[in-house]
Amino acid sequence: MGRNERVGSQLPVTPPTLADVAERAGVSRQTVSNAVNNPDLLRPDTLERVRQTIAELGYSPNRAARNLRTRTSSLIGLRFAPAQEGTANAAMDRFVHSLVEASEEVGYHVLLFPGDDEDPVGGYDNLLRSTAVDAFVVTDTYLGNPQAAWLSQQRAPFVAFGRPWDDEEARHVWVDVDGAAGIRLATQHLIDRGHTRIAWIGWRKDSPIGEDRRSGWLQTMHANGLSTTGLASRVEDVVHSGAEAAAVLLDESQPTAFVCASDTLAMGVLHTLWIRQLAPGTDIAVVGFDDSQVAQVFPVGLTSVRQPLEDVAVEIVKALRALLSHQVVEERGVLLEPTLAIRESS
Amino acid sequence: MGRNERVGSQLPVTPPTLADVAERAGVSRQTVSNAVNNPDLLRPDTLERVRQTIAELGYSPNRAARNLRTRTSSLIGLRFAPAQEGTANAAMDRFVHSLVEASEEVGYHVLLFPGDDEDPVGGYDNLLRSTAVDAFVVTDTYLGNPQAAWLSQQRAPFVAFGRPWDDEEARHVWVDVDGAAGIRLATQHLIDRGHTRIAWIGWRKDSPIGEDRRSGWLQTMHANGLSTTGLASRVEDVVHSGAEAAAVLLDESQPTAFVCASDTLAMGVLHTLWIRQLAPGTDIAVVGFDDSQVAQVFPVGLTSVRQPLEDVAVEIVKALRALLSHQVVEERGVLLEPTLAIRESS
DNA sequence: TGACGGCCTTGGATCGATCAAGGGGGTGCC
DNA sequence: GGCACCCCCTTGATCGATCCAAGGCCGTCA
Repeated sequence: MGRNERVGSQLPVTPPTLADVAERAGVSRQTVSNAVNNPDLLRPDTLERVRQTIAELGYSPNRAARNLRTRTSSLIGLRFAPAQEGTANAAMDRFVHSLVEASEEVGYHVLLFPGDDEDPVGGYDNLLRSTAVDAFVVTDTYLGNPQAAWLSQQRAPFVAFGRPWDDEEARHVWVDVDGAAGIRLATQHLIDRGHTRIAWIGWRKDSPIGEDRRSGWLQTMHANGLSTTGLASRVEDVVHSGAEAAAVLLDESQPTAFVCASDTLAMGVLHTLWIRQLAPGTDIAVVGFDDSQVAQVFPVGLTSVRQPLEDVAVEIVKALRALLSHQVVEERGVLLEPTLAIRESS
Repeated sequence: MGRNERVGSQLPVTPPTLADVAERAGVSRQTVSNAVNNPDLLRPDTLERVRQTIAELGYSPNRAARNLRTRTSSLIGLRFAPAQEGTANAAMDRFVHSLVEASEEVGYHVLLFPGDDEDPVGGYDNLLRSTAVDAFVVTDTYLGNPQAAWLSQQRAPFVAFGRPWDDEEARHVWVDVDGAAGIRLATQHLIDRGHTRIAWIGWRKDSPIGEDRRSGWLQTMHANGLSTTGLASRVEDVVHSGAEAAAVLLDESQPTAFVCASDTLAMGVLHTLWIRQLAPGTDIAVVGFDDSQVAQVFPVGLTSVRQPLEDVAVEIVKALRALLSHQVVEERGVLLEPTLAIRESS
């Protein structure tokens, strides 16, 4: 009993099923299924005929039915936290898009769910229990974040964007960007421009990411025989903290350049320069981190370390596929190199 | 035959099913199903017992099975396009988060899929055919975008963020922000501050959104008996175009304030002011549109029209629910009022 | 005693795709 | 000729929740 057929390009109210295709092509359901999933099993002429019918009817396998039978969903869960207001941290936007693209390539889609700081694993738990997603991508792996450990314990497949800084025991797969290398790039760039008194404005000591980035500055300075005493500051990641830190450093240590742990802090530095009538790039050089929109559209373009988020997404998806196909994972972590987007501020 | 039980807080390899819960609670499957979907049908004590068992086993209905039977997915499809590099348009990020939150409230999740300018309806088509999503949210409803019309023709449920500017025939549901009202706010704000020569820098004439915003400026100026001749400019939405337009306007018409169709253009204006040693806010006032991160972290905070994206998301979800429950939709369109985020630049 | 309503059970079918096993026809080999 | 075997395809069962229809039990009320 043929159900309905496509009229023009308008989709029928109930889409055709595998059985519809089978009947119309004069083959069995299984054959149609194979045509879709294991084309090699069919004789070429049969395959062609089935494909033709599939095209005619505009058939596409029902996701729910397939998911039920195969116990997979082709969905990747991602907790979506928006950029904080008042900061320049815009990495999420670009990363999510890269992830969506990379996932699509291999037949996955990205499912977003909200985060809740009260109950950080709540969203994960629900999706896992209802087998709504095949795996997760975890992005906020900062100190003390329980998600990675919890997911590991649940034996839930996931890949982290970010190293397990604080946890030696962590055995999960991760992809990260070498922030220290990025800052080394930035610092060396400034040294190449002739700067010798290069200041660091970073985050508080309890941020391993911040300390890592700071180490890049420290190493490069020392490797070039430059002094770092009195040239470092650790503050909150907000604009006015960056501005204050810059003011103090300028007064006390006369740096000619600033390397910052974030674009947000760099904006603070630029603020101070503005107030003091110092020209960014000519009087004082400034480098930020993340290559945010702010860095890009600022009147004096802000030189900034740019994370290869497209590559991060590709690596993450690659790792996810390996995990989900139960392959032996050869490497637990992948570390990618950032680049430096050079603009007028340096 | 009880399958497996939770050990500690670790999830079993195969999650419990409805039948498992039924057996353990000593009731029938139907009763468990009712406990989940129609609690009113159960006696309070039975309900309590079943709920207890559900909690003990950590049961959550298998999504795929439910989706298959009910022909729904509780998923909302959203084509995710990233912010363009080199612009300040960061609305997507905030909007997506709001949408995720609002959806969660009513039991929906957001599914992202990539866009393809070559084949703008491709992603929609696939998801629709495979019944992977219940509905779509369409965000880029600019002139000539075929998605809304195509989805309408397919009888696919969707709600648009953005009015159907060019299509009188469009009968779909939409939610939008009154850009003209936002610019009226901005213009009036400047007038209240004593400005009389207020310039407009907007987009090219073929952008209905741009023309709408422009009308807000025009109306407010005229309503206050102020001249607008020589005070308007229409350019591409990139920073340097804004800068050039500002330079020309300053030379030719001596405005004391600028209202811009975007934060990107406003950044251009600020660039020109910087070059000319004019202080934003004191010498010349500037107002942008979108309250992007750029506006927020710029050393001289940029006054900007802020879209109520949280409310937009809530309205969209409300409309979606109405659509999906086949209720009669009382209003085809909802127009929300933006606010003005006032900062130092004005 | 019988009718009735509230609450739950029972058995089955169903959604649409995939899995596992099996069948028919042709070829090759003894 | 007969048997094994492979290729290509078919058949029936299955995934887990929901829907449906029918019926049972128990207490209440006429």
